[in-house]
Amino acid sequence: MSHTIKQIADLAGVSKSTVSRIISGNGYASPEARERVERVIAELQYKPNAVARAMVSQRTNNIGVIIYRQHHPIASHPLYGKILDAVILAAEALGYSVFVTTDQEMSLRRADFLLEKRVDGLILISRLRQNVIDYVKRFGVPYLMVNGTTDDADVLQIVSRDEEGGGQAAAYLHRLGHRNIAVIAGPQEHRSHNLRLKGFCERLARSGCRPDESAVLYSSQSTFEEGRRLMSEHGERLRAMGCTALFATNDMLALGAMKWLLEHGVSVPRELSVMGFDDIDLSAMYAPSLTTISVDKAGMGREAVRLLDRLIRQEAAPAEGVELATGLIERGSTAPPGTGS
Amino acid sequence: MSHTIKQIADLAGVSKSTVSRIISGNGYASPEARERVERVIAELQYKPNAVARAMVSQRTNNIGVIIYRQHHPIASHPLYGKILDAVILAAEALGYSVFVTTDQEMSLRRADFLLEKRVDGLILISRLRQNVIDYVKRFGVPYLMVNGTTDDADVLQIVSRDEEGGGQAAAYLHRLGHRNIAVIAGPQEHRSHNLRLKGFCERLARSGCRPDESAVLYSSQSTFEEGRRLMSEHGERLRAMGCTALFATNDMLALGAMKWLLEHGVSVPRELSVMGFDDIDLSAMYAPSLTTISVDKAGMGREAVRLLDRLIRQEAAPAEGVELATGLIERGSTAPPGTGS
DNA sequence: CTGAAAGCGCTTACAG
DNA sequence: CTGAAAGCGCTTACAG
Repeated sequence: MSHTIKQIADLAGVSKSTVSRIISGNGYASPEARERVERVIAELQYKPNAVARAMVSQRTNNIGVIIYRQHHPIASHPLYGKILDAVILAAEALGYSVFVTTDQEMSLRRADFLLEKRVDGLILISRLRQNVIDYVKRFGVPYLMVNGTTDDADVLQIVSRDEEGGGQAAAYLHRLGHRNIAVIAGPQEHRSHNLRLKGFCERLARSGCRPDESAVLYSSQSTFEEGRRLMSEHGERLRAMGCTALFATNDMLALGAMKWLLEHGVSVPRELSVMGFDDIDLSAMYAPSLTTISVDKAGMGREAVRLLDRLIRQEAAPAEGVELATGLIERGSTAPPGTGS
Repeated sequence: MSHTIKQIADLAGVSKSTVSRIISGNGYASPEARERVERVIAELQYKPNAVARAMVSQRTNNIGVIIYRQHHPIASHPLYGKILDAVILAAEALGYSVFVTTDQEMSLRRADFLLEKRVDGLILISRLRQNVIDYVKRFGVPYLMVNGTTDDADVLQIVSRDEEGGGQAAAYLHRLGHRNIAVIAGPQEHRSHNLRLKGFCERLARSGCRPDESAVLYSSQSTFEEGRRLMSEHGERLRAMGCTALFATNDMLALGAMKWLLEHGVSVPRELSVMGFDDIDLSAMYAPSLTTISVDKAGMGREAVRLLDRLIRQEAAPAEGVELATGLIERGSTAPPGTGS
């Protein structure tokens, strides 16, 4: 049902070598031979077998994406899903196909899986344990990490300027006039949550407005449900403390918190301004829409592919990773304290 | 850097054939040979080259997923992303890796891409034009369609019982006491939107409550923005007509509509109940949360893989596709007419 | 400009 | 129980 180069050669009356040269475009071929071969190829809808090609060229033109997720979702994650979208598009533009997999246990199984397939390179999304990194490293397959957390200086990383973004959030809320700001801080072992909090607090301190430690809610999770739970537990207290604004280190936490507030008759932003970080789709859709700091998800995916491709082609390897800019997205969930919206 | 079976054989003092037999597990080998070979493999962390294996076995153990999307998002789509998640998990459990790609132009390019890679099978998500289907068909690669639209009887399809689901929505709203219901009907050329509307209207008619044609808003899109736009255009008129409930053929349209309502001081559900279809994550998170008809996204992904695997293995091919049940998810956006919530 | 040969890393009969 | 040989579908020097 699938044809081989041998069949094309026979039908066109030339050798396999000639067909191969014509297909690959390198090497000479007479116009007549070329024409005959091309006609046969078109007639039979011949497609060269990529597996055979990979076998000899030692290049598969495939890349693998491993997303770490302890729980669902994987591809449909509001942030990683967007990065993945961009990776797919950028990869295909360069002629790569992309395998996507998840590593729920942060184990080596998934890496193995793709390494056997001989991918040309690997994109690791989110945090992965050092042993996984070491494992991949030993294989000699080019790889890099997107939005991850690692101290390993060897690892090429694509990240956001999270600290700067945290600062932008603080500056914005301060500019609006907020002086008593509550914070929901997601898992501090994550690079991004950690830096966002740091940038936020430092910027606030520079404004002479040191954040009250009792108004900072730390959490080991970063989900919508967690944001909601934290508010149900601390919401009343924070309001009693006179907080006029709430900043969360990601949109999901902010949205969960906002839902609780709305359901309990707290008007956002009139009584309390709420702000997140990431600019996931949901944030623009919510009512009120969520003010946030945007992360360049598409840029991360594109940069990851661009760098990985260079590593694969062994071009002047960019020893440096990439830091992408963040930006303030002003929406309906924030306003000056004590005003209508 | 990667070892070959030859190297293992030399180091273990046996032939390639013996190593191969030991790895694959079929064929005999003496305990001593087995032990020596296994030690060398462990030491060198040898992984058989899947490309070479695919070459001889004519099986890649890869499947391809093609998602049609005219615009972004692809993997991060609230519905297709979930299906994709389930596909990836189910596929890996059966030993397949999955390529994911998108076909923005509904053209043949993407199919080509994967067909060259010699995937063992193909999962087509969403609608794809007949010419793409015909093309794939000619290749002899097993394939099936998830949540798609086609009249082609050859195509194995995995879908929801959308008509039944539409009926469930109608029955529910009628049971609450609503008699004057507005509808937002997404693109009718899509099987699902079409059947959802049909099921809804027929069930309502059976209750002796025929829907008013002027209260049915047809749209060629199914996005959040479109739902919002439709409300901004027709919201006042519908309320003037005395509508007490609104049903949309998917959650995105419903949510967009609801946002406009909330922003314009219409209380949901007190003044107007709103209901969608799909049960995307966002629906549970919204404030108020959206009552909807759930679609078994995970089930679709799992069934797709299960059936495709059977096609690939040429087992008793299930000539029939699969229809998955829908279910009512009652949330905060609906209530009896004229009541508080 | 073109073809024969070797080889990519495996597996699978086939002899021994 | 084990090894030599052929072959999966290509590409790449190397002769001619």
